[in-house]
Amino acid sequence: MVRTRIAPSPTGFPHIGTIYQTLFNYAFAKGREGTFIVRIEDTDRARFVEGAEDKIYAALDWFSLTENESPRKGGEFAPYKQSERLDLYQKYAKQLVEDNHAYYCDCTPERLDEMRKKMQAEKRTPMYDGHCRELRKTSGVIRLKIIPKQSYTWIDGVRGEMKFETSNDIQPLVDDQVILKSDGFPTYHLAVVVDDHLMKITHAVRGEEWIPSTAKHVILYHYLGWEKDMPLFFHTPLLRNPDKSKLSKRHGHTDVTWYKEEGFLPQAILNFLAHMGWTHPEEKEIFSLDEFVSLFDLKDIRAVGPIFDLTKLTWLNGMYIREMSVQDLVKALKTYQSEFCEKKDSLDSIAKEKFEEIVALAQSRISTFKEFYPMITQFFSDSQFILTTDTDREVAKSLQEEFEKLKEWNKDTILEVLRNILKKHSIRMPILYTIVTGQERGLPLPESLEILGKPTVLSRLQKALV
RNA sequence: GGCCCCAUCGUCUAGUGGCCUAGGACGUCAGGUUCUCAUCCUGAAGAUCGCGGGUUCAAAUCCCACUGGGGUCACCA
Repeated sequence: MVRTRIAPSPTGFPHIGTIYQTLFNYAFAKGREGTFIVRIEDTDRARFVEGAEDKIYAALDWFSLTENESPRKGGEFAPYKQSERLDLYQKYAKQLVEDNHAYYCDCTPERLDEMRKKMQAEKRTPMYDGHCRELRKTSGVIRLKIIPKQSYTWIDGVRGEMKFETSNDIQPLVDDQVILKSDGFPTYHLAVVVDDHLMKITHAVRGEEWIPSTAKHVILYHYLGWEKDMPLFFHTPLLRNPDKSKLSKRHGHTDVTWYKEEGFLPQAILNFLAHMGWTHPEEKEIFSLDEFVSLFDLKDIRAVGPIFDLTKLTWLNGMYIREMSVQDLVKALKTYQSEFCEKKDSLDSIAKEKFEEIVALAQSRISTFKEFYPMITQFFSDSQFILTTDTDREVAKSLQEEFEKLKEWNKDTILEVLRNILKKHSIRMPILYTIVTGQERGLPLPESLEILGKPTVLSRLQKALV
């Protein structure tokens, strides 16, 4: 029975990297009738952010990556919030002390800083063994007791067998990690091992930045006697900035809500993310979440850190927009508009009625929802014709004359007028666009003018020519 | 700096010893369709598979060293 999990900490906005992890965890579990769990790792009181947990759920819901067990959903292994499981961590920490695998240490933070600085100055890896171990107190933090020169192995599903030693001839390689803090909360290392074990996690999928600390986790599994059902670890590549460093707010967009504000579709983002480190067996570029779930296997993940390429995401998003029905697109744009657009009611009343037609015209011309409104400014009620040169005025006059003569107002008759005028004034299309929309290009002009209607067009011309 | 991970077009990638004079996608450029733009269609440029050694009849594919990039070294996760 496959059981996977994500373990976000409620310390801010939901990170796109978390969604990347979620996608793999979710897809692997779902594809095998397994269980996908969300566990909230709120063991750091200092970094806790009110409301961050709800934002995580909101993000999961937006992406349709719904969990089976979590604080909000409950489940057999509740509670799923680490701050509500302190007694468990304390119990195991004390057991480790009793078994002589861990020890109390009451070095003050100031003293530790001092030691750390000294060791860094000497270019040594900080290690607390020997400084604290003799103290043998019954208070303070609890540290893991690392035995030098021990070797351990574990299996990384992405990279194969991983070996490490606790020390080499020169220096320790794994330090006496704190597992229980002085406030009684566990550190990540203890909490993740205890919870993954108790929650029967079978596949631990997480970012590559965890590889170094996996050593500590493996040691904990051994000390606790749980090595037999240690989960299989899968360390996924890290999403990168264009400069190849770990994706960060400074160089890229990490906040999930940014993508929502920019008008990206969750399905497109997921599809894009699936390409990072994984390839469709038929090298298909576009596939649904369901299809991904049915095909995905953790063992197919590549270990190479991909650069998060917004350009390709944008293209993919455009493809998704084009595949939507006009009705769905209308709905999506309205939702987007009500959430993110200021000028909600500035559409011309006729344009409001014919909104679906406008959307149909724009569908192949936008890649994100955000591009929609700037593209249809000619339909705003305060929109007007813009005449900047003498030629513009002459063209506008011709338009007025010709349009007035039109008995039938439709895109064909309008186009004929436009063609004649282009010829008469020896101008090119972009000039007309600029007059009507202020931009050199945009939605098809005859269709746009048809939608606006003869009275509106004529009155705008009249106004502009005054 | 120590330890660890990684290395194919600008980017995402296919490739698991012969089908590779390295395939696809985005992007770029050119052409077609067309009322502008976009969509759509066609085509082109673009990687001596980081570098150097091996192993082999045969290597992008296996091994070693080097170089480069990344991660990590908290009472944060």
